[in-house]
Amino acid sequence: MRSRRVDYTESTRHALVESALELFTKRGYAGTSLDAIVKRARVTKGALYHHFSGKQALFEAAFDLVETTAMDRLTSIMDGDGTAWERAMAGIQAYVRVCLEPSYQRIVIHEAPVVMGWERWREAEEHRSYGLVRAAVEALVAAEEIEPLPVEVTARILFGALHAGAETIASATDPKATAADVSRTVVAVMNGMRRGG
Amino acid sequence: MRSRRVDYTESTRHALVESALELFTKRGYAGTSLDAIVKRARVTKGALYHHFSGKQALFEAAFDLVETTAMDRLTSIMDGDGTAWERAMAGIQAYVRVCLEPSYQRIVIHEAPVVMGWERWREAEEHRSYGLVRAAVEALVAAEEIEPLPVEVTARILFGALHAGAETIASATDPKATAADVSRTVVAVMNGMRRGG
DNA sequence: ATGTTGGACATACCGATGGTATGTCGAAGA
DNA sequence: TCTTCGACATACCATCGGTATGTCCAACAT
Repeated sequence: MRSRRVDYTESTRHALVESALELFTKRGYAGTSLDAIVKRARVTKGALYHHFSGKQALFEAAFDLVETTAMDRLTSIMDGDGTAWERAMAGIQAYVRVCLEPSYQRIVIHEAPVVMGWERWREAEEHRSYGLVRAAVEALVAAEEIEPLPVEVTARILFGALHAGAETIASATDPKATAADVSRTVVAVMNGMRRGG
Repeated sequence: MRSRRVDYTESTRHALVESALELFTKRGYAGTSLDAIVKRARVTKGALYHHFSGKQALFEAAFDLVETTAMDRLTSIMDGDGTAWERAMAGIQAYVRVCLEPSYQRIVIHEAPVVMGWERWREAEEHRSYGLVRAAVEALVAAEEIEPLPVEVTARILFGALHAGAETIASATDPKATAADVSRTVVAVMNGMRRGG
């Protein structure tokens, strides 16, 4: 009952998500029509509505793809060895790089809260990128590397700070130099929270 | 050549912006139709397109209104007396309160970067709320209250951190307690940047 | 072998919405 | 009094998200 020769179903679905991902990144959610998406994916709206319940669902699929890709990269970096502090620093560096990618920036940071609604975005992020940041903060507190600040709030604030830093880098005339500044500043902030500093 | 008895023109324009402001705050930009806006303002689309070039322009008018209102409140608070540090702290408290207002949060923080585009939003903010944060950071550096970090980047990061903090408060089950946590954490961050700390 | 079912699409169509083109009315100037 | 013009109102159009329907074909059942 499943599949003919090959699994056309999966490739069609993948083509749609890929197409949506690219167009949403370039033109944004509102600026991208379903016709444009299906045209790029070389299918029709019938296929789209067969696989997804609508434009939002397709957006969330693209969102999931970007997040999953980012997650994989981040976990592999943060699971390395070293102290909690060292891994947190490595994680920050890595996360800022993730934030610099156009797809992540536009889809995950900017559009998702608007398209999905902030609450839903927050829930999704709870187990994704934000989850990693939070875990890092928890590890730092547990290791008594930083002052015992409220974890949830500290993680949220750090999360927001990293986004802002990445955006600043992305739109800077001298990204290299700005990236160095962001790095310095974030480290300074973290150092400020450090114990006995 | 201008106005009949009274200035109907101005009241019509104001009604449209007010209506747009309220509806954009409640339903968001995409979720608000022009028909709904003009209906609430008791005018027609003809009036809307006479005063504004389109939906985006109307949004920006609403954006300006929210920003101007917020600016006035903030400047009056931050222009008080005290040291640069004291005024910065007062400004932070005040700005977090501003961020908690639904209109500011939804229109200025969430939707504007998407609707206007991030670059345009940044430019607009340059002389508005962000300008105040930046000025505060500059004052702190000038007064040698904090470490000589790059002003632009530090201000951006602080700006992002404040937004994240405000959002956390707004969606918290216990806003009062969370607000206190945010306050503590932001102050901790600022203290971390402080000289000789 | 043949009829039947159901998944994987394609095509045609509909309603809502942003935007435009045109019409109207009344006040101010010539 | 005639014309002009600003401040709208009305009618209309094109695009777009979503739906309803049709088609094709493989996997069963008989």
